[in-house]
Amino acid sequence: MSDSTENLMVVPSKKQKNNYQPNLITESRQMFTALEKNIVVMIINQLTIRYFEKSQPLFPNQNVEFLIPFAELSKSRNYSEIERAAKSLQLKQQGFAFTNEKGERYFKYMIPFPLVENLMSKGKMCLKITMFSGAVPYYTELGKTWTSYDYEVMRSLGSLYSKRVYEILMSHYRSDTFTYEVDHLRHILNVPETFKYFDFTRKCLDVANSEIKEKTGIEFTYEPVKKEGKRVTRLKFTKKTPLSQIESEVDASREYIQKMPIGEAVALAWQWFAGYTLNEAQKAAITDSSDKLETFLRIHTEVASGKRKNVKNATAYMVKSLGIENVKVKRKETTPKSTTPRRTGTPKAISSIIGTMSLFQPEE
DNA sequence: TTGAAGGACTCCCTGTGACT
DNA sequence: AGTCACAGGGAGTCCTTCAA
Repeated sequence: MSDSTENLMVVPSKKQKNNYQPNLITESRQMFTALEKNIVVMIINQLTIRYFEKSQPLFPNQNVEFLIPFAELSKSRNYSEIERAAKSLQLKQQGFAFTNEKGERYFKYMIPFPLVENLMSKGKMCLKITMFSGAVPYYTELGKTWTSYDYEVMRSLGSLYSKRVYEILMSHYRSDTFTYEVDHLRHILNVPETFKYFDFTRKCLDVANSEIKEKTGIEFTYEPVKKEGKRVTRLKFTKKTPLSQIESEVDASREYIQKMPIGEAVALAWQWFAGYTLNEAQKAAITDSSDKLETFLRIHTEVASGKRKNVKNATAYMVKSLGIENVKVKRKETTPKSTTPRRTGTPKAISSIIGTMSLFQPEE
């Protein structure tokens, strides 16, 4: 296999500042070590670059190969460590399981990286990782909700819990507060069963908070909001993001929105319409114009992130910004517009393929 | 009685640097 | 490029105390 092969990516041929991944991945249970996680982060970075360059779909029904120089993985050049991580990564299973509205349970289990080997390329020892074709869509089809995080920040975080909490924080960057069931959070962070609640907070959350604050300026607090007896079952997180971080996120978001396939953009707009009291004609005016659509998504993101302050009436502000104050529903319209997104030729969002999947369920 | 909170300890992973 | 020894720190465990 030569380096010019379409589905072989050499790391780091290029680097993308921000990684994008479906929230399904963020909310999944990940059982990686820190080194394995860094490998996966590099892979997602390469997929993000390809996503922007080629748009969807990426590599339909093809395995994808990644070539990563050992020097990119560890400064120590401790090759036995890399071999151990590679061997371990090859064994990692990912599973999806969900129950639909009818109560029918569906599952899919896979090994996303079935082949890991080393080889010499251009005088450098490299790790070659093959990504299973069936796993590719789960990493590349961003769907309606995605997580964007800084690639270098993620790589610089030492603690595995810091990496995972950083991902989760960034998946909620549009809101200052969010809640998690403690059991769910422990599950997706892969916290050992032996951890007491206090161990969980100090070894996972507190460690992550201090490291993330040091590396990014983002800090968070958490407080119990629900208890069963004395047992804390739900935590409310409050996030404090510095303005520079907001700017960075808004820039990243704008970049993504501009390159988003039209079908996904329309679907995302319809999802966000729920937060406004727009009439049907105004909604149609937005989704029928690529300029208005891009502007709507951009302004929504900037307001939600806090970049645009003092917005008292979100609907009025948006309507004025888009210049659609006088767009009204025609009285004699006999066939009301559907409240669902228009059909497009673009691939389905991942969430539409797999339903209301909530999280990775590892095989017990 | 149970679970949160706190401290202390061990184990081992990871990075560093010397060396071949 | 690759091996090895070492140090530091993170991860995990266990025990005690306190309070609901």
